[in-house]
Amino acid sequence: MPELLEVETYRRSAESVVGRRIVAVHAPDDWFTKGATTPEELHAILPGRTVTATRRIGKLLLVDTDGPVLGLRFGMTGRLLVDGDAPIGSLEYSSDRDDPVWDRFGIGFDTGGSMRIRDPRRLGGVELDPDETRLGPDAARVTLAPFRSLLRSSAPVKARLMDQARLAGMGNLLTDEALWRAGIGPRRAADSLDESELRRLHRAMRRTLAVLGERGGSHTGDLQPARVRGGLCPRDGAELRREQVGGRTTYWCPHHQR
DNA sequence: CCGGATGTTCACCT
DNA sequence: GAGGTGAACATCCG
Repeated sequence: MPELLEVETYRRSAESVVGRRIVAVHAPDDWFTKGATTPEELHAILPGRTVTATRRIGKLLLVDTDGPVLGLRFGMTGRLLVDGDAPIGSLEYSSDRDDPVWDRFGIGFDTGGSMRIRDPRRLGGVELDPDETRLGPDAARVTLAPFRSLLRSSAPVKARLMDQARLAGMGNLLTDEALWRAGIGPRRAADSLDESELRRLHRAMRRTLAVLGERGGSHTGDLQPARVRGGLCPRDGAELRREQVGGRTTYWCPHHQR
């Protein structure tokens, strides 16, 4: 479930642990703490550290401490639980089941309470001091000029929008919704957009993030109910196309998306 | 039983 | 170098 909007919800929830001292680490899964970090390192480094701030770049949640930065990723099915509560309880894409054995990582605090990631599919992960420079500008904050430059590519515009190294935060649902609102076909070469289309797409993307954020998440788009085989465009009633674009299943309207 | 699902990474092609 | 594809990760659902 997590795209930019969900991770921002997690970040807000995580704000309540700022100022707390870490006293316990739960890291039972060395796959989940892959990459630069081992469970041993987490146990050795985190206890005694105090959380100083929370940040977010795209889909990456950053928990700053007076020691290392904790980078949390949620994959498709990860949720953040703070003091036992999930900010997003019932997920569109998750099942009714909910099992503590899916707690892949957690930290406990001096004040009591905890913060943990529950992720059935283990597609998320934890990293110490993640390389923040590997991410492009955050999609919710990017201005027109950098947006224009990141679209200088012959790749399909959808692929470019979802390339986290170029633009951080746009997932499959948000991207389809933004392109649908902008009336731009996902397969268009990014550098084939003229200036007015570029501005339209930038505005539609920002608006998508604002509106869907207000509604409660990436799955609340106008296009969402029509994302089924044979679904009809909510704007003009044309039958939607369903094809792979940029490696992901893409729904789009052949009538008004050009 | 099979395919696919809000994500990322990597090996391997073209 | 740039893009694209398929696999892998693990679980649930239609």
